[in-house]
Amino acid sequence: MAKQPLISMRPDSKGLSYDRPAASQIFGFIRDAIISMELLPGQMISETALAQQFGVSRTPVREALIQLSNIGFVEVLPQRGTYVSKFSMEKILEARFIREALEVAVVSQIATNPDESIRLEAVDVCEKIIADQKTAAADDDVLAFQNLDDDFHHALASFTQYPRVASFIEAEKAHMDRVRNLSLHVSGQYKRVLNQHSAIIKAIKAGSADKAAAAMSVHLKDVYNILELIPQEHPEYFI
Amino acid sequence: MAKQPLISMRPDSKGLSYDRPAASQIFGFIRDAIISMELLPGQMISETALAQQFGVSRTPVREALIQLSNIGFVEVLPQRGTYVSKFSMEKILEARFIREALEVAVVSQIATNPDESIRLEAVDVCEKIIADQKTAAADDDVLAFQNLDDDFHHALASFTQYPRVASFIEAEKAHMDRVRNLSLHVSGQYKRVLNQHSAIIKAIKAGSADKAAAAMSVHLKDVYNILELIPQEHPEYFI
DNA sequence: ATCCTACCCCTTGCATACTAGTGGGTCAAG
DNA sequence: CTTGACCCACTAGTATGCAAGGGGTAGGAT
Repeated sequence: MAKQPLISMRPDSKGLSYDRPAASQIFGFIRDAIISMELLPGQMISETALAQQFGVSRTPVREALIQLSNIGFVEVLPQRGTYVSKFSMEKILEARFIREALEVAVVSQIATNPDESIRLEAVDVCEKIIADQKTAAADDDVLAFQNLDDDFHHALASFTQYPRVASFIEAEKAHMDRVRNLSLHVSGQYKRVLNQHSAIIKAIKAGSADKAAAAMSVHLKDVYNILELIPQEHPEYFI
Repeated sequence: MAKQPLISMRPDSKGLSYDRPAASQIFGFIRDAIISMELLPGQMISETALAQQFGVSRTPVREALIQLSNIGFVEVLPQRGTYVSKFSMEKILEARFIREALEVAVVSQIATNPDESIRLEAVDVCEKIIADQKTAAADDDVLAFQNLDDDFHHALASFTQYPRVASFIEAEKAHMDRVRNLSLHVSGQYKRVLNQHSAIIKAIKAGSADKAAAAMSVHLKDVYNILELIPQEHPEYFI
């Protein structure tokens, strides 16, 4: 029997481009497929099958899978197979802890940055994003709202001038997005998220690291609280 | 001319063991060699040379190098070579930022842990470590003192019950250790470090997250301040 | 003497082949 | 029917060979 393809290629991306390492492109494809739940937790993904599908050899696929296992998206069991990681409440809380630690430090640093122009620019950029989010909320456009949420947190991190901080935050956020993509009861949260984002920016504008940190902490705890129900809804994806 | 071996094998480790993947062992060897400055910043390390030295093919070496590039220890330039990463003040400050964010969150969490027994156990373990550090300081044993410093920070992180937090902190610490191993004017810092460690534990014992966080912040800033001079002492290892 | 060009060597990226170990399915014996 | 052993298909781990591109060097032209 002909096996189903593991990852559905979008028509605009007919395979891999030639000007970039194949391994890195494959890494991105698989990562996105895992975040979007196209590849389900617990599902086996064999190097051979992926290699055939991408039209490459096992080598670049294997290198991509190694990197995915580093960020906790897959688990490689020697001589047995490679599997998409399942969820667990512990790992979710761990990701929240790391993300909160980093994002709290980010807003604290921005709020107390001696170079006032950076603080003002950060406020400016983020207020624009919040305005766009209001529009998206009014249109009930969940996808746009979430993309702008990404932009908001990424913009803040980028103003620390520490690129790895931004990428760490995004990595932890990706774990959450994966869980969140299980159920889309995200709408109805618009107003709370908007108020929390505004509170963060207000504190930064006032130059108060403590208030900004507290506001970020409240925001993240609230966002993750929504995930509490999901293990019961989808026990098959949890350990 | 016969080339010098890139990594000196310790006599007790006559090569690789057979019961573990070669790639992971090689990763450890190279990482340790980089931290201990056996492999110098800017030095080229070719896949072929390492493969010959370990008595394996390029494949596991290559996989190890990919992982090392993920944690920022080497830089792979396609068709040009793989090089041990040089230092830069920005990267050092970035590592400090990440580490401080995480460790501040760690002590805050422990200090406010509703399960008081965990807090008390953490205090207990860390006080023992501090006592050992006093002995090491009295003996002027730099190496023992630094190992106990590792233990101290690792012990704290482990009491969060989030294993990835501990490994992240260790990874960022490794970047600092690499710089610190350039010059050993660490002795003479004993008393300050001991006082700072004690202050952290005291705050945790008192259940004050704010004070514990502040004490950790002070400690880390102080430790990294020692590194300020090193770029002038060894400009060849900096970008 | 200087600049330009062609070539060659060395690098990493990728493809292919082989090894070893795991799990399941089948078949035979009790 | 149950249970055990064996075999086979499939897995990841490793070895090896080939492709493609960058950089230094030598040699010729100016």
